[in-house]
Amino acid sequence: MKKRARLKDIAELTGFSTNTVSLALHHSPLVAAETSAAIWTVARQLKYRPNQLARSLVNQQSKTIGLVLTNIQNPILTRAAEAIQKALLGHRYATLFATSNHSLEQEKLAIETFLGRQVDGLLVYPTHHGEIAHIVEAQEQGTPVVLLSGGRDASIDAVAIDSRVGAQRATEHLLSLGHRRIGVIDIAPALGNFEKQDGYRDALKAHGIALDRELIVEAGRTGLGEGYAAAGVLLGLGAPPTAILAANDLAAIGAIHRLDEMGISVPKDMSVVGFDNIDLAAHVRPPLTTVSYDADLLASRAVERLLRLIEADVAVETQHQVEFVEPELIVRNSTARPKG
Amino acid sequence: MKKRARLKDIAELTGFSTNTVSLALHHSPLVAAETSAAIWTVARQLKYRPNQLARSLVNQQSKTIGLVLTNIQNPILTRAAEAIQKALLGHRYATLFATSNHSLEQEKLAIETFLGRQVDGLLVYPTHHGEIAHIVEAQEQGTPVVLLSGGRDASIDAVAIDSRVGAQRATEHLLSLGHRRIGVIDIAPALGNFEKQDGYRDALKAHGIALDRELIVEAGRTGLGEGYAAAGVLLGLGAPPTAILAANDLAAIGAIHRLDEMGISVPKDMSVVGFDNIDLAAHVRPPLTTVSYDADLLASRAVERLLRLIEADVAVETQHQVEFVEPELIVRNSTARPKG
DNA sequence: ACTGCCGGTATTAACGTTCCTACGTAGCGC
DNA sequence: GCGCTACGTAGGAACGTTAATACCGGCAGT
Repeated sequence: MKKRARLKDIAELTGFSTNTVSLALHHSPLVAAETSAAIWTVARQLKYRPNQLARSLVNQQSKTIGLVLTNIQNPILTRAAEAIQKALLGHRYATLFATSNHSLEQEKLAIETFLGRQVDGLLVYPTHHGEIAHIVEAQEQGTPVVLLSGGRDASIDAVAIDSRVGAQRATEHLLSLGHRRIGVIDIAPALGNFEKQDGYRDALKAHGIALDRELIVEAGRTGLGEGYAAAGVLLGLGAPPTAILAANDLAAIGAIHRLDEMGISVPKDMSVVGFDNIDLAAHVRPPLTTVSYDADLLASRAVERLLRLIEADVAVETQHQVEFVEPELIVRNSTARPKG
Repeated sequence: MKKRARLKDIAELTGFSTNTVSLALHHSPLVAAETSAAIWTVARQLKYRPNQLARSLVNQQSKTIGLVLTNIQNPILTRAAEAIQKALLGHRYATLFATSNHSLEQEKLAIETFLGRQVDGLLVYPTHHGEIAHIVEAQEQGTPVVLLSGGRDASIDAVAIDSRVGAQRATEHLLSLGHRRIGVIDIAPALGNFEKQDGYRDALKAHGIALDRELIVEAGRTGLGEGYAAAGVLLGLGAPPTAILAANDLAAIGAIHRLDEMGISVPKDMSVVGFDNIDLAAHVRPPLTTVSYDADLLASRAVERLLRLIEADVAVETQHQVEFVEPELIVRNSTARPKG
């Protein structure tokens, strides 16, 4: 295997010391112009590319951050991932990437791997909003962390959308249309992610409607298949709902598919609200009423926050804050007044 | 900022040399059992985590590979990305990730960044199947590369699905239903990705049907919006097609949305075939006839191939091969005989 | 008693950088 | 002609790890 060019190679060819070569390649004003020119010429010939690892070792920073997501089937997460990676590359940071697949073990493994590679910071969409001890530990050991979701407790910085308010507004919308029995398709709060259900309860309470736990269907994740299955469950109830609030658009689309199969028309016979406003939401039939937010904004805020933490070098002592991105309800055609 | 524990710290605390510590932590049989035990105890107390960068520097391998995709809006790519990352982590490799966003510049930047970080290999879904000189160069400089797409020329190894055959089968299906004017929504072949159109032509030729260039609508990428727009174009033709072949499922869904708006029923008035068989394909209305292939298989094959190249350390001299994953047509309800 | 070996540990150099300090030469003023 | 400064370049250590080699004491064999 051909070896890559090193400073030393350039040094030997030009007759200068590696140190001078290093300075020249950094455009240091200390080296004479012609020296610099000669060095650059040779460097280009050899296709010299600095070894970032060696650099990291002495600089004590890898210019790399780690991104851990639960999965990237959900388009809104992929979109965030893409935006994050792009924003980081703009700041000359590389992105190490891993998916936890909703498994705490895999999440820990990924974080461990990243820390071993001396990432300068971590961006994590945690599997379980409650179990973040391992993340806190990484932070305490000196690696800044920003979570991409989370409640209002602040042992770690977070930039997230306000799911609670989003869910509350979506429920509000259904209530204002006249719905009184509203089904929910959500991730199991055993995973600690109860913001959306809290928003749902908030809205019900404001209207003096009692919570019927039967109307809440939970699964380990919320994808197309889960939405499809959950819709079946809700329809099988003695008193089925007249509207469904899904934790994300994919679950909503899955649910609509099932309703369609059962001959139930959306929105005539049943209203459905999604969450995330993925591109697809506008293109399915019927176009989905959903909770929208700016994923790119979320990504860039999270990146900025993380970079600030890295620069400040105060991962630990800082007062952690949770920053929310405002959700907005987009009303399309999957919701209407209840029949009768 | 707290400093992370190093071998030297453990050495000082235990009284042994750093070398002995290193050996002990590697479970070397050379060190006495009690020495090893003492070292391990202290290591755990200090939460010692080896610095993989330092290790990489001396071992001359980073145990990291770089993954470059065009974008991850297309679910099939995200799925591959996830599978790839998982497979790599299983082999104790970390994944550096970047999206080129269909821009050659960004692709180059990403690869440059990765090479600087001494990745042991690259997995690239190239922006442009024709312009891969920069990728070949990386390979020539000693970094193994496996492409995730590509034609039959083999200056670089590739594991890809046989798009040509896939498109040919899809077209075949439409022809056998009786369609004679089949529209195509594809990415602009200016980007060098003409496999699908070639498959389409193959099928037409086999049936002795002349190619009508008017029926081929091209765009810079193939997403929902592009499908939506392209359907409009096809319908505006003097002699519109009776069926549409879309380069991927998202484009197909976008197209169906447009057809729906125009009051054209799928599959009664118009058949539509997608490509990729994303999860969604089964959940939209009507369920999509599409070309399916095993993305996970593709991912694991690509990873295996790359790891083999890395181990063999023969990035350059090896005879490069393109390995195809077979596509399969899944017939659902978006295709039917033409009217009348 | 000397050699040889062996288990256990230490020493040293190396990986490719960067940073700090040192060195040499030339020009300048006195 | 002496020291001073300025400029350009070189040397060395350091980052945290691994690998090759060196060392050292004790025991067995002759």
